[in-house]
Amino acid sequence: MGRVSDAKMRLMDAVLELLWTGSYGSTTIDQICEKAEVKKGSFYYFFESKSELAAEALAASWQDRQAELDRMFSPMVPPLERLRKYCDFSYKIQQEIKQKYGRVLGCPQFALGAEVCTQEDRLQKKIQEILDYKRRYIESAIRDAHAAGLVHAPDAAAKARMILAYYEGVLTQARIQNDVEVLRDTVGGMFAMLGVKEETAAAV
Amino acid sequence: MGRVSDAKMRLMDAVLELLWTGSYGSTTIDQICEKAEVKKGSFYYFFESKSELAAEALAASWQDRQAELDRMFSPMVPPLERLRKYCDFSYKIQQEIKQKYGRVLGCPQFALGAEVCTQEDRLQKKIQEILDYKRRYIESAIRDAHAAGLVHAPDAAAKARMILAYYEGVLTQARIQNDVEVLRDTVGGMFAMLGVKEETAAAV
DNA sequence: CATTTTCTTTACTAAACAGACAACTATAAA
DNA sequence: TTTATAGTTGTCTGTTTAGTAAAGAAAATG
Repeated sequence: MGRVSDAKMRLMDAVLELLWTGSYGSTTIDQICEKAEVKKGSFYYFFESKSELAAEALAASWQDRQAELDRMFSPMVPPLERLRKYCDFSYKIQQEIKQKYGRVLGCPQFALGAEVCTQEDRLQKKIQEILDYKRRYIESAIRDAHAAGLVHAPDAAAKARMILAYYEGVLTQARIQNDVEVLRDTVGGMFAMLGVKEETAAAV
Repeated sequence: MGRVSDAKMRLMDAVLELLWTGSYGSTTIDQICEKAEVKKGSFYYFFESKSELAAEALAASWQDRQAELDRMFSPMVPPLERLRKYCDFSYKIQQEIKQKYGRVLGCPQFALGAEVCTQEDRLQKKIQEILDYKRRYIESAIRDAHAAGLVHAPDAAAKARMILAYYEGVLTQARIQNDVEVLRDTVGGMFAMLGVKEETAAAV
């Protein structure tokens, strides 16, 4: 009962866009409100701080993303093909982003995580959680690839951490250089790290 | 002639520490001045903005770092050992940093680059320049390793970009997770990417 | 239709902030 | 010892910022 509103959602959309196209420290509550067309009084009705809004918005956007990852990393998909799909997907997303904003923006969690990790503990926890979810998708693909004899990776967890670091590193490099082409052969680096033979790689 | 001063240097030291332990957006000119024990009037005597100070400070600190890299990447050092020395060096630095600040701080250029790339053009250019210098060290090591038959890497430039992305990714992950152990086997990932055989890797 | 609840709006405070300026001080060189 | 130069200081400006509070408007429910 009572009045209904989508202001909360508009605030979450606004903050995500501002964080991604700019940075956490440079986006103000006033800016967020202006972009969301919400008065500051309403902002404080829904959230108690910028960091709380950011954490909630990140969590919500991860929910959406997760559904897509579930499809890409389905056990029905051959394990190495999962990684390829993931890289193709990132490449496509970044191309669209560049079309839309005139800039490659990379991975919002990773960029934000590196920025706020020494300052915003609550937000930081949420980001670590999301990055850990990502790692698990990769880890299960590696484990399946190992079981199928496609790669030799007895320690799938360590390999997954390595590959995630590489993946995020490449995306961040693309952001810094504002160049999607950096992402062209991301999967090549992953396969090299896993010691996938060239013939196998080509077949995937 | 005239009065002498080390205020400029103090300001550069202060901003580097604040950027590294915090972020660009969250450090204010007042904070920098306070840490450097310099009045704001003097700040504006030496620099016209925070971004100019940051760019100069980054360039100066890179100069120091470069001498160490020249030693590590000397053509007198076997090419794969250069990479190993580089990883060992990073690990040691981050351990010291964690001792000193209670936190792993990763790579200042990369973190800063990801934060400001959509906003501070001048600063961004300087960061890209420094990251490109780093890439060249790695590239020449790879080229020499290829020439020596240690690895198969006809496109050394592309491989170097990959390895730099991985290296920076791992450092950033260490920052986000505040854990040096993430860096323990950085060189293992590099060698895997280069397809170095285990026997060779152990020998380096 | 009334009333309770949910949301919105406006106006406000106090602090932090960037940036400018004129007066002041130290010192290297003439 | 003078003087030009390089650097310092305190004070002031206006603006942007986070955050509050109280009154008002819409709508779901009885």
